Amino acid sequence: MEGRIKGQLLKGTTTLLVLTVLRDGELYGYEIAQRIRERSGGAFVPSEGSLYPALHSLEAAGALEASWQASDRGPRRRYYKITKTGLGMLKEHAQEWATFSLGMARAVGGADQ
Amino acid sequence: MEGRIKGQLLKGTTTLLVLTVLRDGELYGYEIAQRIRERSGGAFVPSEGSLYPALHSLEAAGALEASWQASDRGPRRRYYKITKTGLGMLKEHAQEWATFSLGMARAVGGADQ
DNA sequence: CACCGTATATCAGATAACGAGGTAGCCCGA
DNA sequence: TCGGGCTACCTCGTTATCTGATATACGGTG
Repeated sequence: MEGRIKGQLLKGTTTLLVLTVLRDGELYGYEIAQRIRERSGGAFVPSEGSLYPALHSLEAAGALEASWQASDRGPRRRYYKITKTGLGMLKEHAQEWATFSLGMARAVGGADQ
Repeated sequence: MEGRIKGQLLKGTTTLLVLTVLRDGELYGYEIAQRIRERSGGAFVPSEGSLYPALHSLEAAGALEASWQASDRGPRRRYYKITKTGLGMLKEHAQEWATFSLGMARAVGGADQ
């Protein structure tokens, strides 16, 4: 599918996307980016410059717990696991997204088709 | 009444919102903000600091044509009208929003499963 | 005259994405 | 054994644009 999204529209969604993919299990950074790309149908390809700072920020906020683990093929990986705090944050962000999405649907949706 | 959205999520949506409300007719700035607030169900209340620069930018890009008109009660108003270029831009932004929205729906699913 | 609602405009500050650059481990082929 | 490619992490400067504060000015009301 064509049309990769980047730029301003993505602002504020990285946190929600990261927490969402981590709800299903422990993942490392590189893998998180791949999951987001897959789950969005290729629409989102988080850049490293936005993903890693976001992970550090979420860890500092207590939303994620991280640990280094060796890989049998390649450099070591930093695995992230969502915490209770993170689950609460996920719920908040999901709710905020729902409100935002609904507002946009009302404002621009249907009207143009 | 849902919470008002502000902050990062709004980045990049002002252009689409402005062009959308102007498709239905000529409006002045203050009125554009009110329409967006109404149509979004109160979720979006564009601040002056984001709306006016956006209008100037759209006018400079040829998406809008503007003219000063006196008001019988209050200060003069600057009316904005969407151009052919603006209609094309609206179509592009609406398409981008659709892709973005679909990607989010796929990635985060039906809110919280 | 003071105040409020209307109406436009601009500014400093904050946020967070992007691309580019760097480090490093492992595998494969020349 | 050297180089290139993939994996995997990290950081930096640049860019876009939203927020809240501040400013100007008109008209009606108390």
